[in-house]
Amino acid sequence: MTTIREVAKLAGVSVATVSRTLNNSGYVSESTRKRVEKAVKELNFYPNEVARSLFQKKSKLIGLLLPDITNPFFPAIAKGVEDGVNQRGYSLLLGNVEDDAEKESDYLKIFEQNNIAGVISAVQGSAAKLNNMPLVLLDRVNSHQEYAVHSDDYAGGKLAAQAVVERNPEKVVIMVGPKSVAGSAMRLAGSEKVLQESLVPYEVFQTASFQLNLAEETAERFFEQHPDVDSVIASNDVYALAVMKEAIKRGMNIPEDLQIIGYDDMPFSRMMYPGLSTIAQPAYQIGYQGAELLCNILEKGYAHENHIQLPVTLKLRESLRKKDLDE
Amino acid sequence: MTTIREVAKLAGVSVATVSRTLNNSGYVSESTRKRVEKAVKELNFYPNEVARSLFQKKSKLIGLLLPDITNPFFPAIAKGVEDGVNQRGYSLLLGNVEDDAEKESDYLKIFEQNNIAGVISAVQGSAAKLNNMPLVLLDRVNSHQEYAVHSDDYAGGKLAAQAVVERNPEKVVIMVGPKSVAGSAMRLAGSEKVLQESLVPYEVFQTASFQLNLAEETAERFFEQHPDVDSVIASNDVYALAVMKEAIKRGMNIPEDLQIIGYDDMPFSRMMYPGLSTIAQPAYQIGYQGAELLCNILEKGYAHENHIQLPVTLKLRESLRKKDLDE
DNA sequence: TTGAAAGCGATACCAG
DNA sequence: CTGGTATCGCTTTCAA
Repeated sequence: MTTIREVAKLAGVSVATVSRTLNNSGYVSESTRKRVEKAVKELNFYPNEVARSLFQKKSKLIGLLLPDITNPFFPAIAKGVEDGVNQRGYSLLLGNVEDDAEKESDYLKIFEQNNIAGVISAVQGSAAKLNNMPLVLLDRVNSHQEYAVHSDDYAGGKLAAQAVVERNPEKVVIMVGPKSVAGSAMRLAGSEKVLQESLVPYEVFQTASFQLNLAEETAERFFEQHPDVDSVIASNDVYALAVMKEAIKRGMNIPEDLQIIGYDDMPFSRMMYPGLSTIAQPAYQIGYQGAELLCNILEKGYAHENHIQLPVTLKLRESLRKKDLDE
Repeated sequence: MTTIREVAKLAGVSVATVSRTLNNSGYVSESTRKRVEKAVKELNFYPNEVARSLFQKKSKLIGLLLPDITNPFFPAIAKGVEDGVNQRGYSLLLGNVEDDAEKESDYLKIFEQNNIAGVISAVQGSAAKLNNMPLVLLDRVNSHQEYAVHSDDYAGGKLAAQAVVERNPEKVVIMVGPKSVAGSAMRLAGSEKVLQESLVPYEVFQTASFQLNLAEETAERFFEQHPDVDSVIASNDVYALAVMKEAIKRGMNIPEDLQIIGYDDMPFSRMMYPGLSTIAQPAYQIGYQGAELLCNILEKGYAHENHIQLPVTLKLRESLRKKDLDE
């Protein structure tokens, strides 16, 4: 590893001067700047970020907390975050915490130990625990005190229910995500409002988690408890898929016997058959804008808008029946 | 942030002693060790990894290079890697490089600047560029000089072709992944061997990339070039899915008109309908064992086996027809 | 068994 | 404009 010292020696200047040219800070005469740059190139020098970070008490690393990297919604977010932070010269420390509070605080500690510049988190409740590291929440929002990028869950819940209501539902069941997830409650509220106003009866099925590996057994339980369901509003696309698969296994036709709408629009939802109707969240955008928000906070110390809300959209595919009018 | 100095002061010892107790290095009397530990607890102290890393010229971070985080196969690997390195006290710096050589070397540079302990890479050719950072390759292997964990691509290719051959293929097309990916060639070789020995005619369709976002247009091109195909051996599950979807769009029945087998067995392949037959690679295991291999190298400086090969298995689902015998 | 002190590689203050 | 130097927090000789 070549250090600033060797550059200084080669250029015939002090390390202070090299540092100044590197960072465009303070005065450097044109001629010495040239000499330094030449030496830098010649030695193929680039500064050690660890040393920088030690002095500055702040690294160019950002911690990314994800609840479940195997749910394709989160890699989509992660990609947005990555592109966003890269653009501003940061890199990501990955923390996949799996709804495990202990793992989460372990990571938060590791982040601190590494002089992380800030945290972007898509997991619930990663709020108080961090000792004043700047934080941006994605998708899952707690209070209005914090910086967050999220989509309009209430509108999403309404949209989903609306789509079902327009399609001759007999027996509707809403699958609700874990209570601990703020967005779930908002979606449920939105859906319930529409169903109640339309006088469509419905039931609620609570899922314990959003974890991918629980989706299949949850789908089984779902049909045991609601054997006569004909329309489901699922908590996310993964669970919608599991329900669809289980329904087909039970000999039901989709969408004739069972229609279903998901949430998220993960990349695969449009690639399956029947195509999964869903409420699309702009996952990449959520990630990207979250990254920008955090970087602005890091650079300017604040941001004007602390809540960025992104729109959701209805994606109609084959898993919903035709509208009444169309029949 | 509380430092080792404050701990030393509170315990009434020198920082050297604190450091020694923290690391179990050198002599520390039982009584002072107690005092130090008490102080550590009282101040809730944990060492700054950046300072450590600066001195040791080696951090507790491992760089993870992935070709496409939106392909569910890689998050599955990533999860294995994460669990593996966490177990040994390391964390991950994420680099999603998207088949982009420049992005890859950017990340390699960032890794160096951060005194990374080692690199785990699932992208092709991340070999020479790194200045003697320990490297473990996943899934995609170059030469036999390097440390790598991968599955048996040749056997996988054979298995896939075998499954098709036994099921009355009329016109077989093999989709081959990018030439730059070593595994692709092995799989192709395996498949060709079986097809040739069975005297089943076939054609080869070359895909330019494994990227998720190109899957759909590739599927369209595929059918334009091979309108009469009835059996496809796809390069991976994502592309198999895209082909399935496109086939259904074109009014073909699966598996009657078109049967298909994928590769990878990503978590979703079993969740769709029809279920995708595929060659399963143990993604999580590949990641986990790769992590262990790297950690062993880091701690002991070497490892006995530099190539770990994991078995692949055939997963039969609805996307393949019944065997001839069964009909 | 313990402590003083010299770094690790970079930054930034203060003189000159 | 430039250079000397203290400093960031921790580890590790080397003496005591």
